[in-house]
Amino acid sequence: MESRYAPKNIEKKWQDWWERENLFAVKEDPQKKKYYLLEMFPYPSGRIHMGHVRNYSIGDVMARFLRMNGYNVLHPMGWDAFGMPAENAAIKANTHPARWTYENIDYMRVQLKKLGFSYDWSREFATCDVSYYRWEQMIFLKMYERGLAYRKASYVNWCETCHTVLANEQVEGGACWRCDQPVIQKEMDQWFFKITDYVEELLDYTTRLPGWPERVLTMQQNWIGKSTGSRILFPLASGDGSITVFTTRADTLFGATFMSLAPEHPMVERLCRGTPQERDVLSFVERAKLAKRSDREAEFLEKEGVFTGGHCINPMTGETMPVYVANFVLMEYGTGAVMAVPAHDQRDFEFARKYGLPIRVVIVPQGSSEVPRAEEMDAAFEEDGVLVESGAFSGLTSSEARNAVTRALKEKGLGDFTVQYRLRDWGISRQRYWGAPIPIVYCEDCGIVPVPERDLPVVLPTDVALLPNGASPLPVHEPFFKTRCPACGKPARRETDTMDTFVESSWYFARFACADHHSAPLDLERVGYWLPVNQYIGGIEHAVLHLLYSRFFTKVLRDMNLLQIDEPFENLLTQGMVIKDGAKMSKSKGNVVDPDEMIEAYGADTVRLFCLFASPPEKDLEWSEQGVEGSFRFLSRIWRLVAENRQALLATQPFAGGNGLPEDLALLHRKTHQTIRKVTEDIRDRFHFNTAIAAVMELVNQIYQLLDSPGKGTQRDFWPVMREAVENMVLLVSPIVPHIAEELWSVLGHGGSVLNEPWPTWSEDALAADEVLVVVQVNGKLRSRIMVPADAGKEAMEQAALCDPRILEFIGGKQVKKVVVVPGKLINIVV
RNA sequence: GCCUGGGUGGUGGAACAGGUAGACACAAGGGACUUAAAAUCCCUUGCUCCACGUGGGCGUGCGGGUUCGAUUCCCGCCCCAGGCACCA
Repeated sequence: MESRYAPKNIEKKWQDWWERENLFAVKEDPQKKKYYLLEMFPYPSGRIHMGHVRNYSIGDVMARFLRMNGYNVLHPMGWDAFGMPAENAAIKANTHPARWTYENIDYMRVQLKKLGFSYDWSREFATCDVSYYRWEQMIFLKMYERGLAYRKASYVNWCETCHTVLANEQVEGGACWRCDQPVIQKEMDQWFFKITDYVEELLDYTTRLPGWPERVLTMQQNWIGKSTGSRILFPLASGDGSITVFTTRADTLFGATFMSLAPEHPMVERLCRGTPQERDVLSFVERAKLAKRSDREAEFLEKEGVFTGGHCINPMTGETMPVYVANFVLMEYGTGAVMAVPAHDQRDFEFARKYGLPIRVVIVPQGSSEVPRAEEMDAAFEEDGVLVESGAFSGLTSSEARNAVTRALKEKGLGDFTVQYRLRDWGISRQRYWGAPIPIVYCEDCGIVPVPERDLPVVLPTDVALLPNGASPLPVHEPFFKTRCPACGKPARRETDTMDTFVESSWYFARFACADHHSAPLDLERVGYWLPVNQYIGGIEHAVLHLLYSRFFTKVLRDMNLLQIDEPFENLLTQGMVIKDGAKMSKSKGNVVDPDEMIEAYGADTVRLFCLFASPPEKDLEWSEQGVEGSFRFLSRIWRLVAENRQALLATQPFAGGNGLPEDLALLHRKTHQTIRKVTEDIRDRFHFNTAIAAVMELVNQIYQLLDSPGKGTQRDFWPVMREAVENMVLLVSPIVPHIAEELWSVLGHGGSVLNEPWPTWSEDALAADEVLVVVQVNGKLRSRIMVPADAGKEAMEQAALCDPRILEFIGGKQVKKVVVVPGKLINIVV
C-alpha cells in the first residue's frame, strides 16, 4: 500500500472491477424491499457540469446507503436526448443532430463512470432511440383515441429565433425559456394534450404529497390557479346574443356599469361593425395585440380602451351598459370579457375615471352605515363587506350575496356557479426536426387520420439536410411527408411537427423499470414492482414544467392500464444550484468549473465529497477550490490512518464489546457508535450529508488523538478498539467516497465490495456512559459544568449543582426561588 | 400586490423535540519538523472589557412578548432570494 493517497492509482481500478463484477445491476426480487431512486436524467449537451455532479452525487450516496441497508435499489440513468440544441449545434458544426447527440452521450457516459456512480447501465436508453419514442407514439395514439390529444387552431406562443411554438409553461415573463427572445402570438393549428381533464386531480394531490417540498407544491398550485366564481351572461342591447363573463365577485353585479372585452374577443368586430367607431376600434385592437406580451414588464402600462359602439344589459339592474375594448383584458383567462365594477375594482376604477364612466358603490365595509360618494373616492374598495343599493340583496354580506345573486341568475338562465383555472391544455406541437414525430396523417378526404399501431414507429428520417435558419426540414423532405392515407389509401401528407421534448421526460422513469420490453410501452409486472419512484432528485427549475407534466402522464397511463399508481414520485428532493463567486456558473460569466479538470486534479472521491460537505443539498453550493483541497486533505488523512497502522490493525480483530475498557478506549468505542448513529440518521432521515461527514471527521480526529497518546498499543484492547473505529469509519464513508472506501476495505483484509457489506449498526450499550456532563445555570446564564452519574435523579442533580463552589459563589447567599432540572442535561437555579 | 423560502463569526455551514450558540471545515495568525520548500503536526481565532481567570458583559436582521430559559414559539417591522401576477 502506498503511503500517499493517490486517487489516480485506485479509482479506475475499482470502476473496472465494479463493471466486471456487474455490481450495480438489479433484478426484481419479491423477497427484498424495493427502492427506486432516480435523479433527473441529463440533456446530452456535450459535457457533464457541476450541477449534474452534485445532483448525481446526492443520488449515489442514497443508492449505496440504501443498498447496504438491504434494499433492492433501482438506480438507472439515461438521456433526455431530443431537443433543439442538437439541431443548432449540428447546423453550426455541419454535422447531424443524431451524430452530435450520440457522440455526446458516449462522452458523458464515460464522465459519469469516472465519477463512480452506481447506475445499472443495462437499463440505459436515450429518448431519441426509436425503441423509446415508438412507444411514445403509441401512447399518443391511445391519447388520441380517448380525446386526450386533439388538434385545434389557437393563438400560440411563437419564438421567431427558435422557429417553433412554445407551451405556456415555457414562456417566462413574455420571453422564450431557451433563448430569452420575446415571444409573439401567432394563430396556428396545433396538437394539444388535455391536461385540463386532470386539473382537479392534479390540484387535489398537491395536498397529498407529504414527501414533496412545500414550495414546489405551492408553485404548482399557483400554476393551476383555481378560482371559484360565477359565469354571468349579459344580453346584447340590440340583436341576439350575449357576452359571458367570469367573475369571483357576483356580489358586485349591481355596481357593474360597463363591460370590457379583450382585443381578441370575437364580439369586438361584430359590435363595432358599421358604427362610427369602427375604424378607431380596429386600429386600437391592432395596436393592443402588438403590445401584448412583448412588454410584460411594463408594470405601469397605461390602461386604455375604446368604446365599441355596442351595449349590453346588466342582467340584474336591467340597465344598459356600454361595451369597451380594453388593453388589460386577457383573452386567455376566463372568457376574455370582464364586467367592470369601478367602485370595487382598482383597474375598472382607473378606467372609469379616465373615460368618464359611472361609478356606483354597492359594497360598504361591515358596520359602516355611510355610503361613500363616488366622486370623492380615490381608490376602489376591493374588500368584502355588506351590500347596499342592490335591490333585494341589500344588507347581505359579500359571501352570502355571491351565492344568492348567482342562484337568482341561474333561475333566469343568465348565469351559474363555475370554476376557472389558469392552467391551459398543453400544446405539444413543435415545428422542429429533432423530436419524436407525431403519428398522424392528413388526408384530403378523411381528414385527420391516426397512424395505425401496426405501422409504428413513424421513424424520424436521418437523411435530411438541415436548413440554416433552423426551420424543420421535414415539411420539405418528400420521402417523409409523402404517404398514403391509412384509411382510404389515397396519397396523403404526414404530420411534420414533432412532439415537445417534455413528452419524453414525462414517462421515462416508468420505462427504466423495463427498458428492454419490446411488445408494449411498459411491462405491467416489472413496472408494478418498481414504481412509484421512491425518491426523485433534481433541480428546482423543473418545479412546474417537467414535474407537472410527469404527474399528468402518470394519471393518463394509469387510466390506460399501463400503470397502477396515481403519482410518479413519492418523495422529491430539489437540490440547489452550484454557484461560483456568488453567481450561477455560466460561460458568459466565465466562472465555470469543469468536472473533468477537478477529477483529474483531485480524483472523483474528492469532488463528490466536496459537493456533499459544503452545504446541505437543498441549498445553493458555493464552489471553493480551497474547500476542495480541504476535502482532499481529509481523504489523505484517512488514507494515512490505514497506511501507517496497517500491520497492527491486520493483526487483530475488531473490538466485540464488553466492559472494563480503560477510559480513553471507552471514549473512542463510544464515539464510534455515536458516529454510526449520527451518520445513519443524517443520511436516512434528512439527506444532511454535510453533518454526517462532519461527524466522521470528528471520529477521525479522535482516532488520531488516541494514536498520539502515550498509551498507544500498550493496552490490551487498544488495537481491537482501533480496528472497530477504523473499519466502521470506512463503511460509513463508503457511499460518499466509494473508491477509497473499497481500497481501504480490501487493505484491511476483506474480499468483496463494501457495497455488499451490511450498513453498520450502533449498540445502545456502547452509547451509554457512566457519567455525563451537565450544565448549571443561575438565572438562565451558564455558570458551571459538572459531571454527574448518567442515571442521577433530579434531586441528586440539584444537590450536586448546589454543592458546586462556583455556583455557591453566584448564588451568593441569595434566596433560591426555584430549581429547574432537565435530567442528563441541565440545571437552572433561579434566585 | 399575493405565495413560498431565508437572514447565525472573516467564509461555507452546525445546533434534528425551547435547554452549553458557533460542531465540522475553509481562511487568517503564531509555532514545531526541514539547509529550504512542499507535505504533516500543534496552538489561537464571534465582539468587547479586565485583576488573564473553569473571569465579566454583549451577541443568531430589528422591536416587543411568552418562558426558569428563545437562533428555535407568538406579535409587529426591515432586508434578500425564488415563484405567480392587469387572473376579473
